Amino acid sequence: MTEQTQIQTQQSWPFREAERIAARLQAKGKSEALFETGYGPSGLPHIGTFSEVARTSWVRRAFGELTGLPSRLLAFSDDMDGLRKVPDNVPNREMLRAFIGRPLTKVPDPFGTHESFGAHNNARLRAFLDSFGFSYEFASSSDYYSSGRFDDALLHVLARHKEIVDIIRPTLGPERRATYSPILPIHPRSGIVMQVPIERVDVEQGSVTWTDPETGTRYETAVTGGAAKLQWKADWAMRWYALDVDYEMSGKDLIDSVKLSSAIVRALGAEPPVCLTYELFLDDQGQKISKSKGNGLSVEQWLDYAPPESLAQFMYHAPQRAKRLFFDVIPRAADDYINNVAALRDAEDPRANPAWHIHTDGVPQVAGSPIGFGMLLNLASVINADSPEMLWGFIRAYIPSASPETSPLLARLVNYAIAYNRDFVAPAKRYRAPTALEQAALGDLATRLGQPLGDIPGETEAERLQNLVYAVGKEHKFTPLKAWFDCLYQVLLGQNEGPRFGGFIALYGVARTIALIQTALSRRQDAA
RNA sequence: GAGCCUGUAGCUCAGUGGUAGAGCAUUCGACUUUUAAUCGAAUGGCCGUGGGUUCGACCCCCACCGGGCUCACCA
Repeated sequence: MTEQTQIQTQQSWPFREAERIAARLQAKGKSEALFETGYGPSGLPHIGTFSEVARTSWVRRAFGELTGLPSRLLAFSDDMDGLRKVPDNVPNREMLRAFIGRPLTKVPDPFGTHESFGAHNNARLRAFLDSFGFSYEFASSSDYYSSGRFDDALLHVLARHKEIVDIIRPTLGPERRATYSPILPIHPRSGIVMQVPIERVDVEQGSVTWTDPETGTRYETAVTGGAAKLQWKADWAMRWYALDVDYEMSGKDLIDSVKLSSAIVRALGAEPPVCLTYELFLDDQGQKISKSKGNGLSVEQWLDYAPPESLAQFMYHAPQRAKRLFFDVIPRAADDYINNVAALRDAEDPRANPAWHIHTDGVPQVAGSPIGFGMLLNLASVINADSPEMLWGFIRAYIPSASPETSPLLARLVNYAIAYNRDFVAPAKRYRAPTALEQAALGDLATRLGQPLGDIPGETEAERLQNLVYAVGKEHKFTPLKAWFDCLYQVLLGQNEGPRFGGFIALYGVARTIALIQTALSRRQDAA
């Protein structure tokens, strides 16, 4: 290892992880690494899905840089798991009820668009991953089981059945302890994934014997070819063993599962993969984010208000520390990213910079923005921007060279800032009702805005409008004159401070400004 | 019961074995026809407590105190 890679190792966690994987491969004599990410049957992709694949991709890329060895990323869907309950957020729930307990790939698609519910969820997962451009290979548990790819491993599990039961049994409650087996036969008639006591294990035949509790019928079921599947922790372990997985990360809620599955893999005679446990995301109250509670922030919500790079930036930083994930963290994440991209240009060690990792395929030539996102949000709020043109008008006044062509990221940020302002800042504004004096002055201003500027001095339209505003304030004898501007901001824009008003009118439009005044005046009448 | 995270400026948080950092907030100043974004500066910290390792600890180790989460059914 070179001196430089040691620096990287210290400074960026993906390289630290890559180093652990490199050590594992060396010990095993492997020349290709397999990364895995897993997806539960409950299904729809969420922010945790993004974080897991993004982080795994970063480690994978670091591994390639570090060792020069090839690797694969397997996105593995547990689509053979039984349907446990009917989800709340799907149509045809009545229909689904009849299929509870069957593997998801044997349940009809309630949306009617795919050949099974499992296939539907898989398609959504892939579309989600593809939308971010992740590089991965998709794997279906049902396919792997039924095609026989797991057969050798399943027979091996059967041969070690007792050891595996002994590992898991102490962790179970008294009820499950009595009847536990890692083998779940699929009922030959109903197709249901059976959780039943296993009466006999026949290693020679590769089968298990069990009794249907409903009918009392005894069945002997092969463990291979998709006639049976494994219970969760044994399933994970078997998959690691069968595919020789080198790396997988998971949330801290799965710490016990990782320990148990690792013990099972060792019982099977192999070494578990390198594992990383990451901390969970919390909402603004410090509660765990869960889809069922609907707290926290969704990927879609984040992407409404900031670019994907900012989400990646948030996910990059310190995976093993608990972080709060709610709207307020978005601007900072965006600015962190912008700063990192800027710092990348003359970084001594670019690999220590999150932006280097975030852009897995290389940092674009035109990355970065001359204006930070926080400042942009502030500006959008101050001028009450409701269109990109308005915001660009103010930006150009200070950075004449700025344009969507030269700074594509800024162009995107402008749109995000408008959305953020519209949804979070604007609704919180409090518009004060005008006093009688202000009412008269505002009415006068509206009238005179409707007439040609004529004798009003000034070289540009913005200056003439500014002078008009100034003149109206003086004529109505506001003292100090600042009170007139306070009135404009508080009554028209719902804030205590604002932009130079002439420039505002010029960009916002004279007609729209008149309408703004009339709205404010009518609000006065409503209140009275 | 087991495990994990966390305690740094008023707030939200970065941080590295070698003189404490950012953003926001506050105060002052510049620009401005007495109004904004902006720009400059200042104020502000026994880095939870007590031990230990070290020439040197916010950082590493131990204990304690405080805050919080997760798992103990299924996956």
